[in-house]
Amino acid sequence: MSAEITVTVNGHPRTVPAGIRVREALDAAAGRDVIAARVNGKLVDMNRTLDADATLEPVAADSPDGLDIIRHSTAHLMAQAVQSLYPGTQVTIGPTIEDGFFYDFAPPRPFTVDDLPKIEQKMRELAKADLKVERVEVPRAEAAETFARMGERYKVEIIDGIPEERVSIYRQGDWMDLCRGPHVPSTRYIRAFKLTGVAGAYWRGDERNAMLSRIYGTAFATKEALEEHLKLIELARTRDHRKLGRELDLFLFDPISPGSPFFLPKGAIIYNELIDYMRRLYRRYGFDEVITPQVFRNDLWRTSGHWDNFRDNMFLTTDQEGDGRIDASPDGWRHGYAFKPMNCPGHTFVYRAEKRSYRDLPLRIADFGRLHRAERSGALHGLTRVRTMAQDDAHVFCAPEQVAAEIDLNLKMVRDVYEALGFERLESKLATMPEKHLGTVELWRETAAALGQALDRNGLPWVENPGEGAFYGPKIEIYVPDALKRKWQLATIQLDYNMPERFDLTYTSNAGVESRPVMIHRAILGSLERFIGVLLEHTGGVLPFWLAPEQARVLSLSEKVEAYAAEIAATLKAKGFRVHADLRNEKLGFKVREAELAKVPYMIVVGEREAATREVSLRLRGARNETMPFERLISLLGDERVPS
RNA sequence: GCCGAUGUAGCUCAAAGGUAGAGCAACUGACUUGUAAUCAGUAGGUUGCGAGUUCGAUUCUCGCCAUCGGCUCCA
Repeated sequence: MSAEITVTVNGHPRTVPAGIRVREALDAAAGRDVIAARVNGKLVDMNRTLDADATLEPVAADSPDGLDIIRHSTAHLMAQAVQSLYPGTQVTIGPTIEDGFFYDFAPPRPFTVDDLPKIEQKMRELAKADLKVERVEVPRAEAAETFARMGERYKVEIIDGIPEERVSIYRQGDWMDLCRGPHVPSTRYIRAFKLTGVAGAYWRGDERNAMLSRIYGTAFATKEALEEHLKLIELARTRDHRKLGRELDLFLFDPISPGSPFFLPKGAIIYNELIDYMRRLYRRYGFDEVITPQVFRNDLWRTSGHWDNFRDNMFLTTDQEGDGRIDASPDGWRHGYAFKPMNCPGHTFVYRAEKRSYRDLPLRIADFGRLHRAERSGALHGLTRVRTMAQDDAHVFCAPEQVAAEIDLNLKMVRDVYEALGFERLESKLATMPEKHLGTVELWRETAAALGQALDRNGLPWVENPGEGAFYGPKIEIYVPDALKRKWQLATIQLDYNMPERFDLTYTSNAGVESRPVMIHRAILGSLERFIGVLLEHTGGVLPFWLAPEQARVLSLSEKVEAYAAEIAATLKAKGFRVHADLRNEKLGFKVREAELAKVPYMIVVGEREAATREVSLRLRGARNETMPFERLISLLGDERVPS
């Protein structure tokens, strides 16, 4: 090793002694807000030493890398505070997540929100103490021994899973943690943080394991950035679809049927408009709609595989495990039925309505049937996780050689719909074979590969979602975030070679050979319920004209113009618009305010001036008003009747 | 299902071991109104449900149900 090395900082080479610390190597570039460095592309601590030529870039506290380091260090600080306040608490893992971090603990008793202020206070003390954060490397066995002596069983388990022979440990004051790093140079660099919540979480995410106690928090480079983030979250809460649903009279929930929305008249309009929209697309894309039963004999579910793979999520008509045939008991005829959780098995009977040939394929069968799923109580969440729903479901029965084209067709539909509805960023995943599955491993590998190629062909970037496929086949999943950035799966395209086999579906090929069709399961909106939930959060309840439950409201200024206002409302209603007249004995300001809060797109104000000239004063939601002839208003509204 | 929290009028929230109060909404009346709240009055609650402790529970304890934040699971 030579005594001198060359470091290149921000493109400027410099000769320095070997063994120099990163901080000194950065020299002038090491400003007050620099907390780490990228050395040859890898993030390292300021206190690491350099023994060979290297390229360095400073990492500022407010850069994405810097924030990640700060949050990770804040998680450590929190763990230190927790262990000093609650002796006997073991640490487990504490990663950074989007906008923050968490740390999972195994405490003598679970934490509650009341513990958080105390922990925050301790963290502030530790930060102020300016404890140096030091990195040491030790052999793996030694680390395991150290943590075992400390009674940290979880850390030992983590160390046992690390393949490297040496592991790094970070110390700050009298506290230490196994960690890859890097971290801030000292605790004083942690100045803007907040603990945001507590939650239970299973060790390693497996419900068979112990329940740990998780504390969530967030941290930023400055107090201002933290404040701004907290304010944004507050704002996002006002877009919660559950709140909007109540405020806008769209739907309600009642313990009488948990997880099952009652769509009120206004909510039902949105629901039905979305269905109408999909029906128009179906005509364009060649789908035929069917209507199928709600309840089926268990025989169906046994054949489809739902009985073995999905029964825990199904509502059964009785607790008898019968097959739907009459048994000896007085109510025997009712036994052995279940509500459908999916449409697919029923659709095989539509396929089998006729002897099929290659000329019938692809056969595209759509169904808005209501589904029921016995979701676990803790999983329910407004409209986005319900026990009864309708999907814009369809099953494509096609020949194997038609699969690629059919997937492309449906991906194109996905792009059409989400573009029309204003969703710009879609995230795609490819879900592969789950533990509970039908069919062979090779078949799963092939079909998953086909879906991956389809995503590539259609220019949709994707990541794998291992083990998350449906039990009958791999899935393309399209995710859209809600107001709080929680991601929900909406569209899905699933490839299925198993269901046709189980129901022995066939078609006659053009060579006259009995052949097996392939089934593609797909939904574009996903479920109407979840889609409406996410749509409300995206728009804050400000829906496009064609979806707005109330499209226009006529506001009369006084009793003198009641007749004219009523006439306008009646004319627009006759033309098919959803219009109401507000003829109440109230001031205009009051009526405008109510219409604004109800998020009515068009407010049509009429007073004596307008009545005299057969005009209207149009106020667009949240915008200025303009006076125009009534006739012009009619054509204006007509232009917005359907989505572009 | 699991961990933690919450549950008071239609909605948003107060109060309190001696059977509850406000604002908005609803209803009635006055005001006849020009682009985000006119005024006055009336009515509305077995304090989620069920037990227990207590002279007395809506308040304390336990169980159940639901909801909220997560975990698990999923469209």
